[in-house]
Amino acid sequence: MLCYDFFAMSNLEISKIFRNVAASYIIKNEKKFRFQIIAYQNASEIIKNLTSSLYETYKLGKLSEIPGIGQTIKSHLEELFKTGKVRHFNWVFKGIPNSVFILMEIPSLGPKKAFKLVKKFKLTNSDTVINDLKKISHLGKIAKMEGFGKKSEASLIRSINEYENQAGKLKKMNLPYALETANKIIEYLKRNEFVDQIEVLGSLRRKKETVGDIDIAISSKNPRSVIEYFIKYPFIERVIEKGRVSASILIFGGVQVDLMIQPRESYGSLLQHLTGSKEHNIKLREVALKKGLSLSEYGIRKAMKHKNILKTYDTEKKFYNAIGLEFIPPELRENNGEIELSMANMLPKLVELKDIKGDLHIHSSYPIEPSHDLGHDSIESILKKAALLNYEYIGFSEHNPSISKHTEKQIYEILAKRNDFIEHKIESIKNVRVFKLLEVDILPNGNLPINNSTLNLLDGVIVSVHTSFNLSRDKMTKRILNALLNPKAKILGHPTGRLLEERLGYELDWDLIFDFCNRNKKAIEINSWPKRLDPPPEIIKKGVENNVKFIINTDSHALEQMDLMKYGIYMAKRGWATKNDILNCLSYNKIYSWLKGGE
DNA sequence: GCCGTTTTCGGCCCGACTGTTTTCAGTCG
Repeated sequence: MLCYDFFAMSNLEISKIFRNVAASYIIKNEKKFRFQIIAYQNASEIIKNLTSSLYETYKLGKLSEIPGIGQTIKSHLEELFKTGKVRHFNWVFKGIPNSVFILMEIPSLGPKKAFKLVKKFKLTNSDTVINDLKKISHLGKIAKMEGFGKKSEASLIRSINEYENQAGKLKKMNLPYALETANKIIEYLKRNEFVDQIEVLGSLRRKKETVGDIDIAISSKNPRSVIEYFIKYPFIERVIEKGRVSASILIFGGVQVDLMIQPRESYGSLLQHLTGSKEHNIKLREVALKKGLSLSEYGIRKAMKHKNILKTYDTEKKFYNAIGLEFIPPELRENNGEIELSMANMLPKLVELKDIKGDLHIHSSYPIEPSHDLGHDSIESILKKAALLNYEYIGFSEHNPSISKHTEKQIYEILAKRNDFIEHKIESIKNVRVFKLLEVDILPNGNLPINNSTLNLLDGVIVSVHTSFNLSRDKMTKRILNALLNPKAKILGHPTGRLLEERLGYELDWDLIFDFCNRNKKAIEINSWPKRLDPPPEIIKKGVENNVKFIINTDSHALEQMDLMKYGIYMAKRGWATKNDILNCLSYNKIYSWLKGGE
């Protein structure tokens, strides 16, 4: 069917269309369309970062609930979904070959340069445009163009090569990898005598699930020496740029590292500036402007008059206070309402790692003959580790025994035997209490593979989807609600099934899920596994607003993975959760009575 | 083209760096 193509249009594709609309306006008349450009760029970013499908949102009639999408863009989207095209965009794109947008993928090529090159050399074949440009650049023809030169030609050749080498592996880093990479660079920089204070900023400090590049801030009296030292980093591939107060390098593995330096007295404004997010900073500067203040990484000036008087701030707290705001935790800085709340001193007190009293999703090596993978370490060693982490309790939740290889009676016996084993081992580690749980598959029809008399051996179960991921939103929601209907099903494990940079999660009707969880005292897991970090913080935030309870688990399959709890905490913070929203901040007794069907 | 607890009209963040320029354009964050 013809209409299938645009129904299937992904958020990413639509985001690109909007980016191209903005680029076309830049090419046509940047001044005249200045604000349309901002609006479309903004919409493009927002759509790229949405956690649910734009098309689903359209079908539900909720497009106008998305910030950044107003009347005009909404009607363009409706036209796109109904007819597969937008007449207005056809006008915007007129005279601009598609190959321009392909060239823009190359770093250092923006809309204007890309358009100039396409026009000059008639590079209108989208499939070959990059190769065509590469050939031309080697002929020395670009250096002769107005506005270009020998240096820009050479840098273009390098950019094309880098782009071609990177193509296909343009994936972002997961948090642990990014943190480790950043720490190595920090260790190196700290050995320079002129480095005073130093910190990792950007999305890494905000604890985004994936990180594109590494931002580092330094306070120093001698930025020149620090930058010279920075570009001698042993694992450097090349210097991207190098200036008075900042520099960027590319290190092995294709990771970009940005460095900014300020004197100690301006360090607070530098931290604020480089932590972002971009959206947070823009909003913050708009708010400040209305109070007659102009913000930058240097400090605060009075807007308009007295442009030359700069007040500096050595800490972020002082900087925020100077605008009349309370300090905003980095995890909240996404322009999701944190600025408005901080003006009213109403920011939530976010959950901390030290608030966690136990971990309810651990796979031990106990021979449970599971449907999926077994854990690596023994129940006993896990209990010892839990004691080291000062946990009050722990939940063993191996995958359910496989139903294809066992009879119902055998499954019952395996679990009865595990109960005996656990109860015996508890004797040795008295200070850590144990919950006897299980991670049970949710079958495609929403049933559980384990019968109720066997489930009754357990304190409770985590139910998770491990197969048939591509059901419709409706069917998947029903499937999960059906599983949660079982009185023993207490926790919904890794609720969207997403794998970062690999697989999008399935769509769910969260309003229904939240409502059901509230009425039936079910909890939603925040899975700390760095590849999952599931659900996305945006969903956690919605849940928190709806008073839904969450449990932060590690889903550990080995001892050292029990330390991954901090990543779940990061996500909870990004989702605005306080310790009251997180069930495993409760004592053993409270969790016990919740599992037994109490409060 | 979006948006609103001083606004439904009149605003819209701020600066670094490179390369081509001799005062600025383009790109990036």
